[in-house]
Amino acid sequence: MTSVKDVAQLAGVSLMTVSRALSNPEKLSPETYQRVRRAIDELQFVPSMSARKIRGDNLQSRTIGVFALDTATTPFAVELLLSIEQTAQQAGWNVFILNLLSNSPTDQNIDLMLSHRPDGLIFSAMGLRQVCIPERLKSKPLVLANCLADDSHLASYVPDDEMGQYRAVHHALSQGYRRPLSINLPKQSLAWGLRQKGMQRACQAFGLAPDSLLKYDLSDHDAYGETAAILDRHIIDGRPQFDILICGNDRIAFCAYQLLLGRGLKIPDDVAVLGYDNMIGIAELFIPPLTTVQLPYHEIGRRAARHLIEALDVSGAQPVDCPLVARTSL
Amino acid sequence: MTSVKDVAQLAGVSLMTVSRALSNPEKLSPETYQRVRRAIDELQFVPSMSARKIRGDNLQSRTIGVFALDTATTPFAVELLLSIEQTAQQAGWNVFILNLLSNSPTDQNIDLMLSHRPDGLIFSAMGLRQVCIPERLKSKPLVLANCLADDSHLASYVPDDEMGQYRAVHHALSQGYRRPLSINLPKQSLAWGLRQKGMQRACQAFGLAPDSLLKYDLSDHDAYGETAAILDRHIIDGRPQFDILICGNDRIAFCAYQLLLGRGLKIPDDVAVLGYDNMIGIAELFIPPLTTVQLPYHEIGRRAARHLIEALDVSGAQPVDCPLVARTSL
DNA sequence: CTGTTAGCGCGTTCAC
DNA sequence: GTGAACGCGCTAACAG
Repeated sequence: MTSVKDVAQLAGVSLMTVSRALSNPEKLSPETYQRVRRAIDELQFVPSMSARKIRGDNLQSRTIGVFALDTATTPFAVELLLSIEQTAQQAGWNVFILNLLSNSPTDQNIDLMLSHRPDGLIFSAMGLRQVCIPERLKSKPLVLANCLADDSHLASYVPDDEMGQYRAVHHALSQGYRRPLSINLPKQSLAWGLRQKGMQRACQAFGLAPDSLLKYDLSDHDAYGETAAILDRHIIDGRPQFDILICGNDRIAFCAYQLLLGRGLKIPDDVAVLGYDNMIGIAELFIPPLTTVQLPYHEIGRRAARHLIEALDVSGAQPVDCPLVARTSL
Repeated sequence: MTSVKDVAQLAGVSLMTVSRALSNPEKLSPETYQRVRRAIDELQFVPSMSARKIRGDNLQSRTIGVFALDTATTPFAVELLLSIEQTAQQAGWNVFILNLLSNSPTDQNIDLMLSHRPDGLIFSAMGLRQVCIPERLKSKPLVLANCLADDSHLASYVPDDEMGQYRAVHHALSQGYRRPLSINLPKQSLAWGLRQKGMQRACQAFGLAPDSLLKYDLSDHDAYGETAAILDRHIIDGRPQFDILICGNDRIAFCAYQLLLGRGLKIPDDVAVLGYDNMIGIAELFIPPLTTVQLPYHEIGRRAARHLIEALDVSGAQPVDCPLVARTSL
């Protein structure tokens, strides 16, 4: 590759003049600058990141290191990574993403990450998981995106599931629905309690007795097959005992749609359906399109990145609003 | 960060001894090596990528640069990126991924990429798109993954859609289905012709007249709404004129399932459904689970990466097999 | 077996 | 307004 040296030679100036042309053009005489500029353009010179980083010249070459968990299994979350990348780029920061296959980074993963000398670290996971941060990493600025850790005072940007669920159920009840059936995420998932609380708070606001609610949880992360049995238990003689189905995520809603439609029920006339996640490129394809709650991946990524860039001094879980996406399934 | 210098000091040796301890331990006396090792462990020293790259010390620090298009809109394709990353890691290469929002990289994108001094470039896109490669990039080894370019002699690893569709339809017809209705991708998509050809070849093998086939195309990339009208045109008095629905992708199948079920039809008894893509985390949730053709993202990523790592001398489109994923929708 | 020197590409510091 | 020298972290080549 071409380096400052080549440019300097072509322009007939010293290395420093080229360097200045890149960072402090105003310190050069206009004509010298032009000459250097032309040489730069002709050689298509781009300064080397590595050389800049090596000097600790941190103004031009800071980088955010991202440990990404679950990207393979929950691909919708690329949005989080994209958002981090965009935010970083705007601030002139670089991003190095390392996808993790296991739950917690291996020593090899950590070495690779540290070899890039990141100025800050983001730990991201899907499904709001509890992750384990190795000691070696705690010396660097570190934020969590869409996950939590044992060390609860670490800054963590997470979806405000309580509020998201509250708002959505409140919206549903205000439409007149009164007999909800809820199929929540597995109990061990971090979101479970928040969703539960949000739903109950909304129900109370409408005077629904908490113990009158039909509530179920999936037994495991991918036990979507259980949806059928739950629904059938509450569809008697083809008539559902519930007027709205509150799903722990859009996947459950997808299963439910097929089951309900297959049993001759109309959505939302016979049964309304509420999702959670707003799976990109999927939620719109439901017929009718799914009303759901959006997981704010973009905003989470943006805030996690800004946290590092601006060296914010916040700690603990930072709830990020989950907007309701009102379509026509209720 | 700690550097060789710190390690050398702590171990009471010279810089070179540390360096050797890292790359050629056998050249050191066992005791010296142990002493250095202990210092390395104690300081948790990891050599800096940047410093290695800067030297052109290419054996320890080669990197693949990836321009990723469409990652945001077709998130399932993360698999391709993961596969590149894994393959690279196994060979000791690094990966720098740059997500593109526009169709072709901006000058700024290119500068950023080149500033990382990649030793090879991968261009990846979703939906088998035709991409445009800027001149500035053609000086480096370059492969296309899941896309094609004007310059048709560029090595491009792409799904073998013709064979994939042929095998799937052949499988369907061998099950006894005889009246297919096909809803293909939009005509302008590169895969359209291949899928068409594969389907017709399979039909011919079973003696089905090509013009007896019920064939439709979506008018645009996201015109999934058209599925309903197409199906209704061929469901007369609640009875479908087709016994198998061949969908251009799983999303079309997703819509079709809801429409068919909503009209009281059983899958696969009344109508069988065949998808294409095998959307991760979704195709399994169809009820019944969707038989579909797998887009070989993993293999494409692996081969594209190996192409650069091994400096393969192939050119032109390299079809990668699309295996049939037989579930129970037919 | 171990240390010294030199240089990769860049920018800061200090001369001119 | 411009340039020479130095150092960032690392290793190949050469000395000892």
